[in-house]
Amino acid sequence: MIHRMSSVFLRTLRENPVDAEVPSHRLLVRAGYIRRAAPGAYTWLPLGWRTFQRVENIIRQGMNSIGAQEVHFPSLLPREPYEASGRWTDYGDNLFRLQDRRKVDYLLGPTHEEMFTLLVKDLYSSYKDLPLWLYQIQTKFRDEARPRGGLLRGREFVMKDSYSFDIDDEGLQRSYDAHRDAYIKIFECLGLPFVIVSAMSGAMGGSKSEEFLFPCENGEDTFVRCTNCDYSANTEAVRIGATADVDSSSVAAAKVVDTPSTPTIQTLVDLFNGRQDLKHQARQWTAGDTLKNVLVNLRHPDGRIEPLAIGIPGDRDVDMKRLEAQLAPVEVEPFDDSHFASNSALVKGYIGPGSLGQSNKSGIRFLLDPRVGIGSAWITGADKEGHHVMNLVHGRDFAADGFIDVAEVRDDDPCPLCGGSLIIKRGIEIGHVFQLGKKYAEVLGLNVLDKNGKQQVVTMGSYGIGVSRAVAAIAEATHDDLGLCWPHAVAPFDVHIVIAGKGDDGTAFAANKLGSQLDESGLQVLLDDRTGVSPGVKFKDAELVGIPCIVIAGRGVANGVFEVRDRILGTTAEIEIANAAASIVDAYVTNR
RNA sequence: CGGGGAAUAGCGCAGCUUGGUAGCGUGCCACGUUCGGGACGUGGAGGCCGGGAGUUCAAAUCUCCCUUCCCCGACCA
Repeated sequence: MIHRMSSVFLRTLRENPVDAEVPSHRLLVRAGYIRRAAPGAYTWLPLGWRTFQRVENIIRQGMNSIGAQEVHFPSLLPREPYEASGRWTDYGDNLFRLQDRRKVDYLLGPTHEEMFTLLVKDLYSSYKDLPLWLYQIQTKFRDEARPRGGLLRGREFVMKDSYSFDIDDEGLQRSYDAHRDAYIKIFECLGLPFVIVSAMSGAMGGSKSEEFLFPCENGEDTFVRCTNCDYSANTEAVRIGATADVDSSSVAAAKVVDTPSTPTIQTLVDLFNGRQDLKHQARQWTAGDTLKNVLVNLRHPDGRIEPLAIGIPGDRDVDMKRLEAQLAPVEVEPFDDSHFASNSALVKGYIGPGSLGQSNKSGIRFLLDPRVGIGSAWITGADKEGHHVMNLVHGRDFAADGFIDVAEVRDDDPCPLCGGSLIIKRGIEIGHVFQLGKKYAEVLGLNVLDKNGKQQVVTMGSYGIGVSRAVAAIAEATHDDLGLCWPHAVAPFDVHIVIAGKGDDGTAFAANKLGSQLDESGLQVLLDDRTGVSPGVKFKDAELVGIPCIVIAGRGVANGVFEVRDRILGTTAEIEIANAAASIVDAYVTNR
């Protein structure tokens, strides 16, 4: 069926909606694809829904092609499974909770690991049934603190989530690899550029995890890439590794120095460089010679608050994202003046390893950045107002309770694999593959009998693609100054025919005839048959809407030709009306 | 959660300082002229001025509370 602009439920906006910041959001609203319904929740209009469905079907076919089976859970879920896994509390405020008329607790599913685990437990009990791959394409709910970028981060969104069930680690690895390969094909088919980066397992528990990121300045994730080898990782997951021990036998004895009015690292470094007796033998002191001790409070899921001290070189800051990612589901809170007041061992501004550590007087757990290796010497706080200590050697003069790798990652930092330099980029997470392991199977009791008749805990993987987010990401990846610019595979229509003449001059007849021919050939046709609308408006709308092939039935019709524009390449060609349908269909076959 | 800005017609905005009949552009409807790059004229329809409380004879306008949106930070499978 030919869709006619005169009756398609569509209104394009001439101006940008004021609340839309990122291009995909702006253009999807302006071109009449989506409409905001509630904070972080969007209505799909006909053009948007067609695009969504094409994206959804590419993902569905990608999953079906590896033998995954589609199921469908409700969004409204009972509390108990999430209570059992701990996520009723671990998910915190991000979980939409509700009660029925009898005050029984429910939630709107943010993700479905528990439900899939229980479903498999319900039906299967033998290793012979494994491996099993199930997936669904489902609406998810997360009460995000700050929805952003339209479809990019909503509170209601659609995700394809798959789960694999295996009897052992080798099986899990095969399932993981199969999904990873399927994702590569899916994103290639969607026309979405991506990088695969190592990721944190986060609150999900489990071990190996990789993210598919679409590189994009508007992205919320930061990742690193090595300029030398193929290492890439989410900054949260970067591990710099242990620093080799250093010989400290030539370092002079630790010495306390009177350092008045040095509240910042920079003032401290300046003081050391300015004082003849403190000068470095070979060079100037830098912030990297100081050891900064940062205090935070950790809030455990049970509500318990634990202070934590982190020692890092003074030229770095603690990256809160990296810290949270490593400690999840523990949350990090600021350590403020009232907390200083309640621990008399801490001298604000002059905290040193002398007071920190579980065996020291503050009793606060003290973890070091791996750069603070055994044998390294530092300028750091002397736990005394107005005093610092120099030549304080790790292992000789102080000890810590362990290491934690949460310092900010910077451009040109060394690659953990090859030592080359890292560059930092931003991206949008469009997919995630994840070896969950036995966490959910254990707590929910998903066991099967192995070939020896013994109960074995099933090992699981989970794999997600944000479907609605992928639509936005494709828009983000492909748009230009004029509007959206869909790849052929996901465009809401294949061909957009514009009647650019008066209509009674033969243009309408020719356009309709072409539309019918293309429609009969199986192409999806949008025909701009609006009367009383000037050609300029139709051209602008066609560019905004972004269908890849635009055919103009205008002044050329009198000479027996249409004008064909390639929205993606920006090229224009004339084709004879007599064989227009055939050549457009041909072009589509080669494009697909 | 902190700091800043904002909410008036589908969309983009003015009006608020100094309280008194709700305005502009665009979009929409009708008629006419136009018809290859967001044409023009004439006439129309469309708003509980985000919600609630207060001050006042009178509130879009002043005060307080709430909600929502945007920016920065915090947070975020």
